[in-house]
Amino acid sequence: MSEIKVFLVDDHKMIRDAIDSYLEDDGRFTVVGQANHGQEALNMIKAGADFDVLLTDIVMPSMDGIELVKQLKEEGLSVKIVALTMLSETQHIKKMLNYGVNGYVLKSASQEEIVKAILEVYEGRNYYSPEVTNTIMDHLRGGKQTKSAVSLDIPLTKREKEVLHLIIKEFSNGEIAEKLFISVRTVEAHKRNLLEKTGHKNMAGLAIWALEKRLFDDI
Amino acid sequence: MSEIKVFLVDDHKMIRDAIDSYLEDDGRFTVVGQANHGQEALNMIKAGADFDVLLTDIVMPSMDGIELVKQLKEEGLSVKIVALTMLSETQHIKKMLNYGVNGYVLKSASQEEIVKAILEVYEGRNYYSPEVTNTIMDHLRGGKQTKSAVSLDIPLTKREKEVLHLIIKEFSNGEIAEKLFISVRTVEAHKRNLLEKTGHKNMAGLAIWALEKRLFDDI
DNA sequence: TTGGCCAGTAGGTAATTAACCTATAACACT
DNA sequence: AGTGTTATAGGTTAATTACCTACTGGCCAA
Repeated sequence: MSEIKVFLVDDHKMIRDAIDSYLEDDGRFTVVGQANHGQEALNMIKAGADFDVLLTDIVMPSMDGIELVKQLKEEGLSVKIVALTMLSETQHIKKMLNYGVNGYVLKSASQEEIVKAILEVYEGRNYYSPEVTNTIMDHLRGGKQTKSAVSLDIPLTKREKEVLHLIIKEFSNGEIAEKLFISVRTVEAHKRNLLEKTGHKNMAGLAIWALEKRLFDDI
Repeated sequence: MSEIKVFLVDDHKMIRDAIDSYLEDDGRFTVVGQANHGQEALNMIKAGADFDVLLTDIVMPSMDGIELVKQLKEEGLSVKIVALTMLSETQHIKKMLNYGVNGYVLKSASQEEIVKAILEVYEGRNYYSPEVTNTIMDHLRGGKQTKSAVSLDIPLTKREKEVLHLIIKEFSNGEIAEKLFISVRTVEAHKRNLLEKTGHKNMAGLAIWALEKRLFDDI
């Protein structure tokens, strides 16, 4: 059984060295290459660097990890990637997932966790730090209330919710009026109040807000 | 150190018995109550059943797990809940998370995994089966292409994407025209083409589609 | 190289929807 | 009895959408 070839990308030499020595000591891994930043990594990989798993930081000077992953995918290289980061925000996680990252580990993770992530990804599975999973699940829960005071939730009336639901289901004002047995003018009034209450400027924004708030079970 | 009091809800006696005996054998748990379905569980809990963690099936006759959890939360009871289910669809997971479930375990999980979930939830953390995490992450990845042929992706032109992006950022046609140095009529044309191409009937539907397709990094 | 196709641009006209403001009945709450 | 909120809806004007048409500049294949 041969060792798993790992390629490290991080702008902090100290971190690279720490991971390097830990992985080499483990015995199951060998670090076949290191790069300071995305550009260097991309060059080395294009020049034919051979490895099994790429372990990369996200925030780096001269091409960040996101750009690196994007470029690698654009080059058509099917590479197994573990993102290593301090960022646990949904935006970054989503972005990396979209670009095809297979593992997402926080820098606060233990060395054991990094090893686990590399092993899982090497085997063709995915690995996410528990914190990452929690971030995502909280997000799914409806935008995580923990963001201090700001989340004054807007209380929509039953009728407003009905109207909003029908808007999102792509019915026209006329159709909504017909369905609810009210005048088109009333539908307009409800829409106006919805935009007013939620502070949005058009139906697109309102729809996305409703989606993120998870106001309706079916969307 | 006292045992963790578990309450089981599942319409299959066999499953309840299996979990019951496994938990009791473990030594760290004691099953203090069992119910056939949601209604029975709700009655027993309202009548004062005392437990630490509620382990409930989702699909059941006479009040399913989702409704049970919803009702419990509406009663203002702060209960630690692990959902036990065969369903691994994003919709169900989202729904349960929204209602405040703390753990989500698939029925295909091992007994060890159920134990782990109960322990984690008892300690105030969350637990999700790896399959559940994967389902969610795949969803976040952009709707999981694996749904066979159907996903004919609509190729939007660069200009159309720009316009769509600005719509979602809630700019009016006039503002979009100004930003892109084109006429309002052209913006209208692009919008028309966007609706036509994607098969939507209004901007709300289009916005949600764009969101689900994850066309833009910032939303 | 000439035709065909598509992206991007934009106008005309009618219908729909949004943006203002106003108004009234029904109900709850004090 | 008075006050507030919800749901209802009209009038007027502005903006957006719905159809239809049309021209330019690439690009690609016959």
